[in-house]
Amino acid sequence: MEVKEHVINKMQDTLKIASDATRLKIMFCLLKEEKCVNDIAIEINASQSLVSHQLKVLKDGDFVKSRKESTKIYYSLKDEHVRQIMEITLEHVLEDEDHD
Amino acid sequence: MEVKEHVINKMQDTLKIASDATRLKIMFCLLKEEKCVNDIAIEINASQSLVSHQLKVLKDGDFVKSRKESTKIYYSLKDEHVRQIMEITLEHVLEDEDHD
DNA sequence: TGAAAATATGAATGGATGTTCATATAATAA
DNA sequence: TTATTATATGAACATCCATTCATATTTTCA
Repeated sequence: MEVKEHVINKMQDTLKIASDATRLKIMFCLLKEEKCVNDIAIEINASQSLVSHQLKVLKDGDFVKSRKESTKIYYSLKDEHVRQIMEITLEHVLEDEDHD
Repeated sequence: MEVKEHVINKMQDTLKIASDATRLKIMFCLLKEEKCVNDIAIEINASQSLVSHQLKVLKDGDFVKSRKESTKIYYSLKDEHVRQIMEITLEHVLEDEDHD
Protein backbone atom coordinates (compact mmCIF):
# COMPACT_ATOMS: atom_id res chain seq x y z
CA MET A 1 0.00 0.00 0.00
CA GLU A 2 1.25 3.51 -0.74
CA VAL A 3 -0.03 4.93 2.53
CA LYS A 4 1.62 3.62 5.66
CA GLU A 5 -0.25 1.84 8.40
CA HIS A 6 0.35 4.44 11.08
CA VAL A 7 -0.85 7.19 8.77
CA ILE A 8 -4.05 5.25 8.17
CA ASN A 9 -4.41 4.86 11.92
CA LYS A 10 -3.98 8.57 12.51
CA MET A 11 -6.54 9.31 9.82
CA GLN A 12 -8.89 6.93 11.57
CA ASP A 13 -8.35 8.68 14.88
CA THR A 14 -8.89 12.12 13.37
CA LEU A 15 -12.06 11.12 11.57
CA LYS A 16 -13.38 9.25 14.59
CA ILE A 17 -13.19 12.42 16.63
CA ALA A 18 -15.09 14.33 13.99
CA SER A 19 -17.77 11.68 13.57
CA ASP A 20 -19.96 12.46 16.54
CA ALA A 21 -23.03 14.66 16.61
CA THR A 22 -22.27 16.26 19.97
CA ARG A 23 -18.72 17.10 18.95
CA LEU A 24 -19.89 18.43 15.58
CA LYS A 25 -22.38 20.67 17.36
CA ILE A 26 -19.63 21.98 19.60
CA MET A 27 -17.44 22.68 16.61
CA PHE A 28 -20.16 24.53 14.72
CA CYS A 29 -20.74 26.43 17.93
CA LEU A 30 -17.11 27.57 17.88
CA LEU A 31 -17.01 28.32 14.17
CA LYS A 32 -17.26 32.10 14.55
CA GLU A 33 -15.89 32.81 18.01
CA GLU A 34 -14.45 31.29 21.14
CA LYS A 35 -16.86 30.29 23.91
CA CYS A 36 -16.73 28.98 27.44
CA VAL A 37 -17.97 25.55 28.48
CA ASN A 38 -21.27 26.59 30.00
CA ASP A 39 -22.24 28.76 27.06
CA ILE A 40 -21.56 25.88 24.71
CA ALA A 41 -23.64 23.55 26.87
CA ILE A 42 -26.56 25.95 26.79
CA GLU A 43 -26.27 26.63 23.07
CA ILE A 44 -26.25 22.98 22.03
CA ASN A 45 -28.61 21.92 24.80
CA ALA A 46 -26.35 19.40 26.46
CA SER A 47 -25.18 18.84 30.02
CA GLN A 48 -22.08 20.59 31.31
CA SER A 49 -20.47 17.23 31.99
CA LEU A 50 -21.01 15.93 28.49
CA VAL A 51 -19.63 19.08 26.91
CA SER A 52 -16.59 19.00 29.18
CA HIS A 53 -15.93 15.35 28.33
CA GLN A 54 -16.20 15.95 24.61
CA LEU A 55 -14.12 19.12 24.74
CA LYS A 56 -11.39 17.01 26.24
CA VAL A 57 -11.65 14.59 23.33
CA LEU A 58 -11.56 17.47 20.86
CA LYS A 59 -8.58 19.03 22.59
CA ASP A 60 -6.63 15.78 22.80
CA GLY A 61 -7.28 15.38 19.08
CA ASP A 62 -6.03 18.89 18.36
CA PHE A 63 -9.39 20.07 17.10
CA VAL A 64 -9.72 22.86 19.65
CA LYS A 65 -7.52 24.91 21.91
CA SER A 66 -8.36 26.64 25.18
CA ARG A 67 -7.62 29.85 26.98
CA LYS A 68 -8.17 30.48 30.67
CA GLU A 69 -9.68 33.70 31.98
CA SER A 70 -10.16 33.61 35.75
CA THR A 71 -12.73 30.87 36.34
CA LYS A 72 -13.88 30.54 32.76
CA ILE A 73 -12.13 28.57 30.06
CA TYR A 74 -12.64 29.69 26.51
CA TYR A 75 -12.43 27.15 23.73
CA SER A 76 -11.87 27.82 20.03
CA LEU A 77 -11.20 25.83 16.87
CA LYS A 78 -7.55 25.07 16.44
CA ASP A 79 -6.78 25.45 12.76
CA GLU A 80 -7.96 25.56 9.20
CA HIS A 81 -7.97 21.80 8.72
CA VAL A 82 -10.78 21.39 11.18
CA ARG A 83 -12.82 23.96 9.29
CA GLN A 84 -12.02 22.27 6.00
CA ILE A 85 -13.12 18.86 7.18
CA MET A 86 -16.37 20.38 8.40
CA GLU A 87 -16.90 22.32 5.18
CA ILE A 88 -16.34 19.45 2.80
CA THR A 89 -18.41 17.03 4.81
CA LEU A 90 -21.17 19.62 4.98
CA GLU A 91 -21.00 20.12 1.21
CA HIS A 92 -21.13 16.39 0.67
CA VAL A 93 -24.19 16.05 2.87
CA LEU A 94 -26.02 19.06 1.46
CA GLU A 95 -25.53 17.94 -2.14
CA ASP A 96 -27.18 14.65 -1.29
CA GLU A 97 -30.11 16.38 0.41
CA ASP A 98 -32.43 15.97 -2.59
CA HIS A 99 -31.78 12.40 -3.66
CA ASP A 100 -32.70 10.52 -0.50
CA MET B 1 -27.98 26.58 15.91
CA GLU B 2 -27.40 27.55 12.30
CA VAL B 3 -26.94 23.97 11.15
CA LYS B 4 -29.98 21.77 11.45
CA GLU B 5 -30.05 18.62 13.51
CA HIS B 6 -30.57 16.22 10.62
CA VAL B 7 -27.66 17.77 8.74
CA ILE B 8 -25.45 17.23 11.77
CA ASN B 9 -26.65 13.64 11.90
CA LYS B 10 -25.84 13.06 8.25
CA MET B 11 -22.41 14.56 8.76
CA GLN B 12 -21.93 12.20 11.65
CA ASP B 13 -22.95 9.24 9.51
CA THR B 14 -20.65 10.25 6.68
CA LEU B 15 -17.66 10.77 8.93
CA LYS B 16 -18.33 7.58 10.87
CA ILE B 17 -18.07 5.60 7.66
CA ALA B 18 -14.77 7.24 6.84
CA SER B 19 -13.34 6.77 10.31
CA ASP B 20 -12.27 3.16 10.12
CA ALA B 21 -8.84 1.81 9.22
CA THR B 22 -10.13 -1.09 7.14
CA ARG B 23 -12.45 1.13 5.15
CA LEU B 24 -9.74 3.74 4.67
CA LYS B 25 -7.42 1.06 3.33
CA ILE B 26 -10.09 -0.06 0.91
CA MET B 27 -10.60 3.50 -0.27
CA PHE B 28 -6.90 4.11 -0.79
CA CYS B 29 -6.86 0.84 -2.65
CA LEU B 30 -9.50 2.16 -5.04
CA LEU B 31 -7.95 5.59 -5.41
CA LYS B 32 -6.49 4.97 -8.86
CA GLU B 33 -8.63 2.23 -10.34
CA GLU B 34 -11.55 -0.08 -9.77
CA LYS B 35 -10.89 -3.47 -8.21
CA CYS B 36 -12.76 -6.63 -7.37
CA VAL B 37 -13.35 -7.90 -3.85
CA ASN B 38 -10.71 -10.58 -3.74
CA ASP B 39 -7.99 -8.33 -5.11
CA ILE B 40 -8.82 -5.74 -2.47
CA ALA B 41 -8.70 -8.38 0.23
CA ILE B 42 -5.27 -9.53 -0.89
CA GLU B 43 -3.92 -6.02 -1.28
CA ILE B 44 -4.94 -4.85 2.18
CA ASN B 45 -4.34 -8.23 3.77
CA ALA B 46 -7.83 -8.77 5.12
CA SER B 47 -10.33 -11.61 4.87
CA GLN B 48 -12.78 -11.73 1.99
CA SER B 49 -15.66 -11.61 4.43
CA LEU B 50 -14.40 -8.49 6.17
CA VAL B 51 -13.83 -6.69 2.89
CA SER B 52 -17.25 -7.64 1.64
CA HIS B 53 -18.89 -6.43 4.84
CA GLN B 54 -17.08 -3.11 4.75
CA LEU B 55 -17.70 -2.62 1.04
CA LYS B 56 -21.38 -2.87 1.85
CA VAL B 57 -21.01 -0.14 4.46
CA LEU B 58 -19.10 2.02 1.98
CA LYS B 59 -21.69 1.43 -0.71
CA ASP B 60 -24.65 2.16 1.55
CA GLY B 61 -22.90 5.38 2.51
CA ASP B 62 -22.38 6.33 -1.13
CA PHE B 63 -18.61 6.17 -0.86
CA VAL B 64 -18.23 3.54 -3.57
CA LYS B 65 -20.16 2.14 -6.49
CA SER B 66 -19.98 -1.30 -8.07
CA ARG B 67 -20.04 -2.89 -11.50
CA LYS B 68 -20.68 -6.53 -12.21
CA GLU B 69 -18.66 -8.51 -14.75
CA SER B 70 -19.61 -12.16 -14.84
CA THR B 71 -18.72 -13.50 -11.38
CA LYS B 72 -16.56 -10.61 -10.35
CA ILE B 73 -17.79 -7.34 -8.92
CA TYR B 74 -15.65 -4.30 -9.45
CA TYR B 75 -15.77 -1.49 -6.92
CA SER B 76 -14.65 2.10 -7.40
CA LEU B 77 -14.82 5.38 -5.51
CA LYS B 78 -18.06 7.20 -6.08
CA ASP B 79 -17.24 10.88 -6.36
CA GLU B 80 -14.88 13.72 -5.71
CA HIS B 81 -16.10 14.38 -2.19
CA VAL B 82 -14.77 11.06 -1.00
CA ARG B 83 -11.37 11.91 -2.45
CA GLN B 84 -11.48 15.36 -0.86
CA ILE B 85 -12.27 14.03 2.60
CA MET B 86 -9.37 11.61 2.26
CA GLU B 87 -7.01 14.29 0.97
CA ILE B 88 -7.72 16.85 3.65
CA THR B 89 -7.59 14.33 6.46
CA LEU B 90 -4.32 13.01 5.06
CA GLU B 91 -2.91 16.54 4.90
CA HIS B 92 -4.00 17.17 8.45
CA VAL B 93 -2.32 14.01 9.67
CA LEU B 94 0.89 14.48 7.69
CA GLU B 95 1.35 18.05 8.88
CA ASP B 96 1.19 16.81 12.46
CA GLU B 97 3.72 14.06 11.78
CA ASP B 98 6.63 16.00 13.30
CA HIS B 99 5.12 17.43 16.44
CA ASP B 100 4.04 14.27 18.25
C1' DT C 1 -25.47 -31.46 -14.05
C1' DG C 2 -21.83 -30.75 -10.86
C1' DA C 3 -17.69 -28.46 -9.35
C1' DA C 4 -15.27 -24.30 -8.70
C1' DA C 5 -14.69 -19.37 -8.21
C1' DA C 6 -16.33 -14.96 -6.44
C1' DT C 7 -19.10 -12.60 -3.41
C1' DA C 8 -22.63 -11.91 0.19
C1' DT C 9 -24.83 -12.76 4.55
C1' DG C 10 -26.12 -13.83 9.37
C1' DA C 11 -24.99 -14.86 13.98
C1' DA C 12 -21.87 -14.36 17.67
C1' DT C 13 -18.51 -11.93 20.28
C1' DG C 14 -15.30 -8.79 22.24
C1' DG C 15 -14.03 -4.22 22.64
C1' DA C 16 -14.75 0.62 22.13
C1' DT C 17 -17.43 4.70 23.25
C1' DG C 18 -21.21 8.23 24.30
C1' DT C 19 -23.90 9.57 28.10
C1' DT C 20 -25.29 10.16 32.87
C1' DC C 21 -24.60 10.80 37.72
C1' DA C 22 -22.14 12.06 41.49
C1' DT C 23 -18.28 14.30 43.02
C1' DA C 24 -13.81 16.78 42.91
C1' DT C 25 -11.06 20.84 41.90
C1' DA C 26 -10.11 25.67 41.24
C1' DA C 27 -10.97 30.48 41.42
C1' DT C 28 -13.59 34.36 42.89
C1' DA C 29 -16.61 37.14 45.84
C1' DA C 30 -18.78 38.16 50.17
C1' DT D 1 -13.15 31.39 55.71
C1' DT D 2 -17.36 30.11 53.45
C1' DA D 3 -20.31 30.08 49.58
C1' DT D 4 -20.68 30.21 44.78
C1' DT D 5 -19.46 29.71 40.03
C1' DA D 6 -17.11 27.22 36.37
C1' DT D 7 -15.03 23.21 34.89
C1' DA D 8 -13.08 18.52 35.18
C1' DT D 9 -13.13 13.72 36.34
C1' DG D 10 -14.18 8.82 37.34
C1' DA D 11 -17.16 5.05 37.49
C1' DA D 12 -20.99 2.65 35.59
C1' DC D 13 -23.90 1.39 31.94
C1' DA D 14 -25.85 0.63 27.62
C1' DT D 15 -25.25 0.65 22.91
C1' DC D 16 -22.80 0.27 18.89
C1' DC D 17 -19.61 -1.83 15.78
C1' DA D 18 -15.52 -4.31 13.67
C1' DT D 19 -14.16 -8.87 13.08
C1' DT D 20 -14.52 -13.85 12.63
C1' DC D 21 -16.61 -18.12 11.34
C1' DA D 22 -19.65 -20.77 8.91
C1' DT D 23 -22.65 -20.91 5.21
C1' DA D 24 -25.51 -19.28 1.30
C1' DT D 25 -25.90 -17.41 -3.38
C1' DT D 26 -24.59 -16.66 -8.08
C1' DT D 27 -22.14 -17.41 -12.24
C1' DT D 28 -19.12 -19.88 -15.20
C1' DC D 29 -16.90 -23.83 -17.04
C1' DA D 30 -16.04 -28.73 -17.70
